[in-house]
Amino acid sequence: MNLPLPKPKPAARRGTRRDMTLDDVARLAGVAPITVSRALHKPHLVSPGTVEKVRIAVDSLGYVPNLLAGGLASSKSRLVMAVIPTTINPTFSEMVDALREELLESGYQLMIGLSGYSDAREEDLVNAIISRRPDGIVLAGLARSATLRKRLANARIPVVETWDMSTKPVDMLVGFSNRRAGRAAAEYFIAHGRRRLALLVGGDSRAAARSTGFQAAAKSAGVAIAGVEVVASPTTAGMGRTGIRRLLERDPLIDAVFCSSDQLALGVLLEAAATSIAVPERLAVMGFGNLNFSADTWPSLTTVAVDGERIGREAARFLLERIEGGQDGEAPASRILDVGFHIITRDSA
Amino acid sequence: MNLPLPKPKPAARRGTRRDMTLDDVARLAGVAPITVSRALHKPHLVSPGTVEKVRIAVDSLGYVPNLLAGGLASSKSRLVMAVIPTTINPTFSEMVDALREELLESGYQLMIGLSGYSDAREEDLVNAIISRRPDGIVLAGLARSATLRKRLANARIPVVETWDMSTKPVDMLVGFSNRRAGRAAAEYFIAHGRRRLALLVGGDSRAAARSTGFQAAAKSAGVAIAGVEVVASPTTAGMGRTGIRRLLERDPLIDAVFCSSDQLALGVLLEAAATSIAVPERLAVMGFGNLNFSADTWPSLTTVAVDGERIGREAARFLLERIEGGQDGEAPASRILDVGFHIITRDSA
DNA sequence: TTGAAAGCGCTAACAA
DNA sequence: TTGTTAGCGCTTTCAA
Repeated sequence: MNLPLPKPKPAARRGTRRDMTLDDVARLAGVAPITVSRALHKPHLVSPGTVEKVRIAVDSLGYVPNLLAGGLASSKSRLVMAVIPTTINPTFSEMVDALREELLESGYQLMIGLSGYSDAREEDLVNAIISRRPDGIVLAGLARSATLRKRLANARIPVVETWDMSTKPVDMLVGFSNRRAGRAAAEYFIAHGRRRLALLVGGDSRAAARSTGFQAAAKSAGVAIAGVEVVASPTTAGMGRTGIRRLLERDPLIDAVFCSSDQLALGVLLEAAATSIAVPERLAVMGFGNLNFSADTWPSLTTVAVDGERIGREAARFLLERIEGGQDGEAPASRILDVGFHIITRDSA
Repeated sequence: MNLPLPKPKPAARRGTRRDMTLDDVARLAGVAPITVSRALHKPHLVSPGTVEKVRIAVDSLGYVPNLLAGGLASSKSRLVMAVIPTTINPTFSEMVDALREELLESGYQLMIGLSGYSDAREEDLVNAIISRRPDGIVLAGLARSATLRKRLANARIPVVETWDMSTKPVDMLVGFSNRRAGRAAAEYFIAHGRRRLALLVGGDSRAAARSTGFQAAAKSAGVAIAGVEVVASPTTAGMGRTGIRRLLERDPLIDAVFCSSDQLALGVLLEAAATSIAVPERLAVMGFGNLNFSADTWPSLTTVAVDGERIGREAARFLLERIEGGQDGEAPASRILDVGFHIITRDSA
């Protein structure tokens, strides 16, 4: 009788060896595949002896589970994807690290996609991400284009937008108001007697919101803006140096400058040091972000601080609640959390 | 007759709607599922009319492919994973950006996992990565632990290690010799007449290699090392400030310091500015990495530059060659590329 | 506590 | 150019 045998193994050409599967482990352990699955993921449902047998088989075969198959079968990936513009900008680092930490504790893996400050790229990236069916998505910033918002909503994957404020997030939101942060910066300068204010801002939308808020506050206080310089994102110290130079060329009497990032502010401080402009006496400088060098510049940098770590933690919590609680059919509440910001007063302003 | 009907749709409770599948698209377009698959991925094999019908069906249903299923069926994920310690360290940014760029052109997605400078974490992360069966893996640095190396080798996924040199990479390697870079730094100082050298280095293995090379070169030139200060990774400007302070306390006559990162070097420059130490007259400062602020510090920073972009591009190429050429059984050659480094002379040394 | 059967959504291989 | 069939490796559901 000619039973349909499993294909004879082809001569084990290097690189052609098949991956070990759950079935291989099951065969070696003398149990059914499903039992191996249980022993691996729900050991409390399996007798200790069987768990041990499975463990030994797994080790001896060097079995590595295939999460594509697992994810497909269970429609759970234990994966959360974060989208940030680029790693050259450390702005989101603390958020991302906290996110990873918090998710890991609950058994979720974090992976990162880079959108590169391009809306088109971001859309393609999010598409690719949705295609891999993560259990959650965290966006650095807001989803701005309508198509992106729609795609995210349709995917019915929990989404947390961050680092900004909006009354209509796609799903959930943990952030702060960039506009109010800008306003606070202007008010701070004005309260400290500055009257010729300048702006040095990056080209992204969050920086633009800070700029808008700053200008609005100045206007409503009757203080004119002496200059606005917009540079590309991601910002660098070099842009800060040339930016402040341009601003001072146009109006040498500027007495305060708000930078949309600490990198820009660092550049301003360096330019001031190089050209002997007294900071803060002649020029007050405020940055944004409180990066890891900002307390150590010379003079130390006054800046707007945001608790990125908290944003990451809370984003993880929002996500986990939604994921784990998601089985019942209740319409999930749209969640918004404003973590605020505060100005750290140091020597530069 | 009671044909087994597809389950009646449950009342469409919010959040319970099923994702659209290839079958839905096929039904709407009036073709077989495989034809939809072809229209989407290999349109040249399908008549233009059919492609168009499929496109319309896809759009009208808002179909998003499930890459878990696709990957499982084809054992191709079109995904490359990069592993870096943390995004707070911009060292690898250019490499990662170039990698992404280059892979995208060939239709591969790049995603990033964070290992957080912990060997245990890195192992867990790589495990999780292997479980998702990417087509390639890029490591920032070398795989150091034996278990990690073995796991990577067993997975038979193309791997590129980077940013360091070794004669025995797990698979492929694009990098440079950190030890030689350290040596070059010492030789540069000595050639410029410096005789009391100090080291300010981060706690990771690559920084350690640079430190070793530096000390070896000094020794063989008969120049003593006046001090070594080791700080934690990732390094900050603040660590640079306190580090140089400690070094100078121990030996006030140090005339040159090599920092294992530009962040540390920035801190040294800031401390020098704050305490009126003349750079480079009294103290020469050299960094490592040529970060985006290094040309704009005051004074501008002499540093060891590595072409991270090239590392990224070449790593992508290695990977793509291995992936696309991987079908035939030839034993693939282990590839090693040394992209070198060079010292950029600026004002600080 | 364990197992058998039936898919998850897609594509490779073969057939028409 | 299009379709049929048979899985990919795992987990769900139901049964024992």
